[in-house]
Amino acid sequence: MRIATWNVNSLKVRLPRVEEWLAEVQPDVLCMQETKLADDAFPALTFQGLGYESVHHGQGQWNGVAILSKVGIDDVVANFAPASGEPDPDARLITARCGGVRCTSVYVPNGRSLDNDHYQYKLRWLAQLKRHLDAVGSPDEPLVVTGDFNIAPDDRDVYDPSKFVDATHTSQAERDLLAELEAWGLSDLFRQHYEQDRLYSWWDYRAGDFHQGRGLRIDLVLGTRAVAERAAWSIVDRNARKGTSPSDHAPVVVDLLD
DNA sequence: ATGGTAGCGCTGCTA
Repeated sequence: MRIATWNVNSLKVRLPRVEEWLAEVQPDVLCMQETKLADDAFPALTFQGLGYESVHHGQGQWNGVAILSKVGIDDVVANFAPASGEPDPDARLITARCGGVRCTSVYVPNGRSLDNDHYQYKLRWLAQLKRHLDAVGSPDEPLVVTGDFNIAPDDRDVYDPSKFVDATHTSQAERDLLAELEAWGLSDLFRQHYEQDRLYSWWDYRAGDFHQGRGLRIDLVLGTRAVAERAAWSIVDRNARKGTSPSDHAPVVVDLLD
C-alpha cells in the first residue's frame, strides 16, 4: 500500500499537475493540504474518474484538506473529534480509514512568529491533535498522521539553522509537542530510511530557494508501530517541485508492505 | 541589498 502526502497550494491551480502525478506514481492513498476550495468546488468526479474515492474538508480561500483512496474510505471525521475539545474554525484536518489504516491529513497552523497569537494557536492545535487521535483511534492500531506539520523535527531538516533562531518551524515548544505525538506512539516513517540532511519537502517560492537548495523538511508521514513495521521505502518526490507552476511543497511517499 | 514569489481576490493578507 502506497501512501503519500502533498501540500498542493491551491487545488484549483494545481489540479492538472495532481492528475499527472497520480497517473505516474499511483499512490493508493493521497492526503492533500491547502486545497483552498469550498467542499462544493472539490473535483471529486475528476478523482473518481482516476479510480479514487475522496473526502474533503474545506472552507474556500484558505486551508482545506482531503484524502483520496483506491482502497476504500470509511469512518470519516472532518475537523477535530468532538471529544477532543472545541472544533477548529479553520479546515485543517480530516480523518478516514483507508485499506485498514486510519489516516489523518493535517495542515498544522504556520505560527507566523513566536510573538504572534497564531503561534499560541499552533501550540494549542498540536496539543488537541493528540486528544483527537485518542478520540478517533489508538496507538495499538494501524494509524497514520500525515501532512504539512510546519515543523522541522531536527536541525538537519533545515538548510541553515542559524536563520531559524527564535523562529517558528524550529522552536523548542513546537518540537516538544511533536515529540509528544511520538511518545503517544507515532514515528517518522521517512527517517526510518534516511539519516542524512538536505532532504527537504518545502522551498520558499522567493529568491530561487528551490534551485539554491534552501528548504525545510516539514511534510511528515507519522505512523504507529503496526505501520512502521510495514514501511519498506520512502521518498520526497522533488521532481514534482520542478517545471511550470509547481506547488512550493513536494509530495512525500511511503510504501507499506501488504 | 533584510530583498524575493505565489495564490486569493481586488486591498492587503497568508505563506
